[in-house]
Amino acid sequence: MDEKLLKPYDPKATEDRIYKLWEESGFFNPDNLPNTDKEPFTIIMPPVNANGSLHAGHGLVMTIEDIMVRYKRMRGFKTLWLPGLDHAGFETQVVYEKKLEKEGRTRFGMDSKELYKEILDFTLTNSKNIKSQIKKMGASCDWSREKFTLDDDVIKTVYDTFKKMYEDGLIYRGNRIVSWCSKHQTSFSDLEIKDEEQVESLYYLKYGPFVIATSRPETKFGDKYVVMHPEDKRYLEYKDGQKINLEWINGPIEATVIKDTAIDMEFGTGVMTITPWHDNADFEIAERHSLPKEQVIDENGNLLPIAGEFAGQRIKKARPLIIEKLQTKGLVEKIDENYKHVVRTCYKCGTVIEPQIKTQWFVKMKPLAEKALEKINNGEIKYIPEHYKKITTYWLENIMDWNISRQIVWGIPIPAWFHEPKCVPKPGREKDMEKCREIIVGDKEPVCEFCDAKYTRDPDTFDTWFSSGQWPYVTLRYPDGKDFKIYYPTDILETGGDLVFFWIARMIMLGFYVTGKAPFKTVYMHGTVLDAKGLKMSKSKGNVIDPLVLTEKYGTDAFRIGMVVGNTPGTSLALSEDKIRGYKNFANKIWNATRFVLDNTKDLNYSGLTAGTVNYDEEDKKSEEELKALIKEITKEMDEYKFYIVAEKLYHYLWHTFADIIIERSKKKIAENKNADSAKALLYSQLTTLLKALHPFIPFVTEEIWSMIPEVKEKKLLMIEKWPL
RNA sequence: GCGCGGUUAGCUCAGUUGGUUAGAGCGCCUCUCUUACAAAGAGGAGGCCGGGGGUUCGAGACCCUCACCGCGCACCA
Repeated sequence: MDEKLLKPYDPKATEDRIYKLWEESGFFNPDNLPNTDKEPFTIIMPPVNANGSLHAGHGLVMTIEDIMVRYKRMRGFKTLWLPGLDHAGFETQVVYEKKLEKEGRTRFGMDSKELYKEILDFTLTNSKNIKSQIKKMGASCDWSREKFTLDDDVIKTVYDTFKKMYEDGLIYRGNRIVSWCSKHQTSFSDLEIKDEEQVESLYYLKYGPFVIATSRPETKFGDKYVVMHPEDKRYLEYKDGQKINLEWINGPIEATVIKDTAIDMEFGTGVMTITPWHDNADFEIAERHSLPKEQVIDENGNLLPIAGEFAGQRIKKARPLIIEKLQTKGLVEKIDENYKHVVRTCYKCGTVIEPQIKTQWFVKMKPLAEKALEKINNGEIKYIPEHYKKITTYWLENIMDWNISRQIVWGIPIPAWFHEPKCVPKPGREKDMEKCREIIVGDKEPVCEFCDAKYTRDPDTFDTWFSSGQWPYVTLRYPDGKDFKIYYPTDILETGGDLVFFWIARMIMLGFYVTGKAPFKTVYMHGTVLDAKGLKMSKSKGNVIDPLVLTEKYGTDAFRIGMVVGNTPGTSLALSEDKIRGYKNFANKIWNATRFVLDNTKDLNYSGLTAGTVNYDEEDKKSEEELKALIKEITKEMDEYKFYIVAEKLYHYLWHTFADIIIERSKKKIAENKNADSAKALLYSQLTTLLKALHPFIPFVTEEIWSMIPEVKEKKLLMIEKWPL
């Protein structure tokens, strides 16, 4: 018997060695698996942000996906789990900006190429770290197919998609209102905005004969349109288009009455003025009535010259001063200081979002969403848990166009060129001038055939989700790659519920658009990992649990099974150290049980066992049947992704049936030499069966034990043993 | 405001299409170092299944309603 068995199980001395064994076997790569003519099973790993360390959520991802993959591999599928790392555009840039801040530097004013290179170095250094951490979790993914979101072939496919969408009219360059963060100096899509409830003041201001209510007096300098509902009886005497002269913040102005049904008659006084440059709703009204739009606040959040004496001031500081001035002019009717409303903020820094009109790239989402809706509704893509389907379809039904330009350097540059200034044709070419294209999509610098002007490249980068949204077919090398033909559509997309719109819905839309097929058949959502008290982990609260600390302390197997037991899909999980500790004992329990079994089965007749000619006594026979029934049951549950229940059942069977009953019973039989052969055969048979069934959950300790079991047949790695059905 | 979850043992959670005395892990209590394992064994306590109403022979599960917790969405200035 292996001497290691005489001491308690030592994960530290085992895990790295076992992982290396797996890696060197080549079986992470499906091309090397036996019976490769089998049906494929594919999971694309959500690319891990290369800007930090593995957190508890990653620990859950790696555990669940590895369980899925190991199970399918043992069931004989041609199993591919394709790992990836994410440059994570804005996220990483924010992390790097904080680093710069600490060093007393700032990205503004830095040469963009220089900054890009710095962040790239930072990311590549981190990548190595992250990869070793993924390995630490036991992830049996195919490193030979690893992808990084900035790989050349990734960028090429993303460019092809962008071009195709542009040519299909699904991408347009629009001068529209976008959500702007004045700290990060970039625009966002709607998803990067976090709504926050705040209590502020609602100011009732006298605007000629009207009283308007506003929470943002600092935007009101240029307001020359006063809007009310056409059916509001209080204001019937005012006609659409009517001019009114009135005294405003910085002097007399001429205002125009506009009637629009967007006005809520219940709110405030039922009258408002509009600031189309800095408010979504106002923008819409201005568009409907073809009204001019004027910028009041610059990109840094300072007031522009239109604000007169307040020009150059930050809006926050200017607000009370403006109110003071209005008060002295007698233009303040009243102030409601307890006005509770929702403020849109930057999800990263909490800065209040300042809508701005900017020329950006937008994706026309309606057609894409309609296709996705059809496919999701007809069941082509299944959601686990199912209620995420409702959440998704609701979002898709109300989808807005997607701003995909970001004013940051860390990302994939947008392949577009602008003819600026406008074309001045060479002599003799004037009549062709209208053929000159102001915007050219492509990676190569274009030349204008009518004039000598050079095109300038769009300085912006893509929203990182525009490229991640193409991940399944990009990683499998659409359109001509061998892998694409074999492994696409993939089987399962496993990720956290927070990515349901950001990533999943977009992958579905882009997947159907580009490949005509679903990118995956099933979406499996795990819940958020919370701390032991059920609170969200955050650095500021100081309750962040590092999965690597737990694996170090209790072993990866204990961590993995602790993450899975009782953790139903979609439900958040309170991660407690006690639970993990409990499963450390479990790993050791198997270890010790193995010692007993091997100690007592030295003289076992293996050939009888493999041939199935063992004569079990009545109770042992019953036990064999019981385990068979259990395996059948859990196999069904594995296929239904009920890992939380399978893990618990196996735990329970091993501890309270195999150890407590079968082992105890066998002691007597062996000691008294009564039905000893039956008992020995049963011990051996049950242990090996349980090792196989437990392997997807606790791969390290089971593989280690497997290597110690003498067997007549030539032995392979447990990871490619046949599932014991 | 609309939508989606949740509320079961001290804690974290299971409980499949409604069907006997409601389960697990951890924690707690008592005893035991019995030759696989004290990281253990044997035994035990602990639950009007959030409140109220209804459907049913029968409800933790189904329907209505209320309360509380969590999350998401929204252009009410």
